[in-house]
Amino acid sequence: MRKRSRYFAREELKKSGYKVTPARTAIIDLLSNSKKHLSAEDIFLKIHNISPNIGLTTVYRTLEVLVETGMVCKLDFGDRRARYEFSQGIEKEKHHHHLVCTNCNRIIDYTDFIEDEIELLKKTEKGLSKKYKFEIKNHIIQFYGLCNECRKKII
Amino acid sequence: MRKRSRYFAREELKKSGYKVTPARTAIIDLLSNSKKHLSAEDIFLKIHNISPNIGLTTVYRTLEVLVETGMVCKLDFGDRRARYEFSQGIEKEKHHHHLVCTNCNRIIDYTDFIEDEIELLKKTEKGLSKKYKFEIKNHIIQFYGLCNECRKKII
DNA sequence: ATTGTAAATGAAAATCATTTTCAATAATCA
DNA sequence: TGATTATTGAAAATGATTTTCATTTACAAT
Repeated sequence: MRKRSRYFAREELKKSGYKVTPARTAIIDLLSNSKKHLSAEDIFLKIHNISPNIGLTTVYRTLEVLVETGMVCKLDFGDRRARYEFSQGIEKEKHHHHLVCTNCNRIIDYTDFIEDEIELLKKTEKGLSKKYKFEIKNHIIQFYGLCNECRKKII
Repeated sequence: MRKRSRYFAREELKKSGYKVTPARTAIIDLLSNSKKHLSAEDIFLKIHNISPNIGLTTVYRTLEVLVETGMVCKLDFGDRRARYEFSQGIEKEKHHHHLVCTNCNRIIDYTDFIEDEIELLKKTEKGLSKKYKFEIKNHIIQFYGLCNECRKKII
């Protein structure tokens, strides 16, 4: 499983003219095994335990490359720190959207209602591409509000 | 028209226990007359022409307050600089979503397909609130990709 | 109107995620 | 096995946003 995504990633990098390096492999491995939305620093720290010679700068640069090839999604939850996760469809990742608590910054992934959402999105995407001659590559749907705990606390 | 939104804003501020100050009034006036998604600095500069004594810090603080009361939406288009716009429904603002060009950062507002989107969103929101006991206050839908010009340029 | 008090403000400094610079190193291809 | 070019790490720079702190102001109570 890990090997498969690693192989996939190698090919994907080469296809885009990038070199396959230890840093890139390590970050791909980490992300492909992680369920969460990790920040660049999260990734740096985890990698650091295994390969202390990979710097934070390289993590940023690698993430940029991975986003560019479409292997990784860059997410923004409103705190000013980007999060990264493996794109849907690379493994058997389920497509999901996010609920973001504006108080505690907790993120809930949901897959409920996704089918309807996807269907609508496809339709919308098609219409928009045509009307605005826009080549749509990605979308974001996020709901912001208060999670159960924070709702109680704040009252 | 301007007076109406100013009056509305006064009440809204008081209701939340905030004081009505010149800086707040000025920023509300500006945003309520502006169609665009302005950054804090954009707002600061425009206001500065009229009231040179209002500082950038105050602009940031005021925007925070306005977002908190729900009068203003804070938007994130992926460059690392927040944009602000008057919330739908305060005036006769049309609800819209955004197309973001990842190359030139151009933003296109679209209202097409909005009815269907809104309907689906309402349904989804209801379902999610119930399942996750989440109090949803806001949502974001954005499509990322290449605008017509950039599509041609990059090839 | 006047005043007391907490909230709001401006300027300057601090923060902190992300980028840039630059010299050194490593991945690929002939 | 080199040659060539991309990649890298460390340190410095950047730049939007926040914090600090002393001063001013809005407004409720007098």
